[in-house]
Amino acid sequence: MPELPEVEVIARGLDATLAGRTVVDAEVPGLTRLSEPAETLVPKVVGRTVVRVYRRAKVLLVGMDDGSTLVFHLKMTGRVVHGARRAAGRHDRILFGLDDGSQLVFSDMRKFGYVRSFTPEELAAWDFLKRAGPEPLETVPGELARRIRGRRSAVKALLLNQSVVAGIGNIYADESLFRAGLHPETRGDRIGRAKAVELFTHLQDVLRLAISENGSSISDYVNAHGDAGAFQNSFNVYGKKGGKCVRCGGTLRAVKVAGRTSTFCPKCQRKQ
DNA sequence: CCAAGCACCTGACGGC
DNA sequence: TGCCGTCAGGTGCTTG
Repeated sequence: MPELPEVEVIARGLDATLAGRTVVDAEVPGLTRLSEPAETLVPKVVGRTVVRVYRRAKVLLVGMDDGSTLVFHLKMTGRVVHGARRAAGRHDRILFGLDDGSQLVFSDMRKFGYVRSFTPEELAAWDFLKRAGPEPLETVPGELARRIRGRRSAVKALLLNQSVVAGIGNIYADESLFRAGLHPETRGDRIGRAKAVELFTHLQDVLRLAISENGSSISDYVNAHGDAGAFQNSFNVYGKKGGKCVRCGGTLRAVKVAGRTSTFCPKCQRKQ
């Protein structure tokens, strides 16, 4: 579920509360298929102290005092929430007890997400991160624009392609295409340099705004403390098929691009 | 190399 | 009520 802003908000919240905390035990009702097996994961994590929590692409990373890193990918419905100790819920996959009596819980209704522990060497060799493109908030729009230049794929597919730019998913792709006035099926090689720079400038604006609003909550997302985000109230197009365009008053349409629903305004976002 | 389609899972919702 | 189809913040594998 979570895209860059949601994972960023979770990481910031956890960094503030988890730094210096030591993992004292783990309860494993049942991990997801893509997770590291509990037999190897739990011994690597119990006894370790958290140094910092951060994000790269859509991945949540917890750096430990022995140099290892606990990695979470939340996919569509994953959550990582810190709070008071409680009994395992229906979708909880692993619950870490901490030295101050609190608890860190990974839950995931659809079981697409995962948790793994890596040594520094394993993390450096991890294909997923090696393939990931640049961070959109740490790269100038001109450089991001260069990465779609001459590409024949639809711009929506390019935005969702994690090796082009990291961390963008369906919400923030649709919202930035609307702001830039670009049809989702416009090919990368049909977008002029100035328009491409404009697109990535809008993308940065949308991402920063979403982070400041605590992310977007459609159904599952909550931050590190279990609170919902508010940016869903600022959506212009995502999930609004059949609704009115805020700019021209026309009716929003949806098409499938790269297998994903893409909602747009046919008047304001013409195919180039 | 690229694009499309499906697979992985569970739950919510709309139509009949 | 219930059954069925469709859809969902993502990624990865197979196929053409």
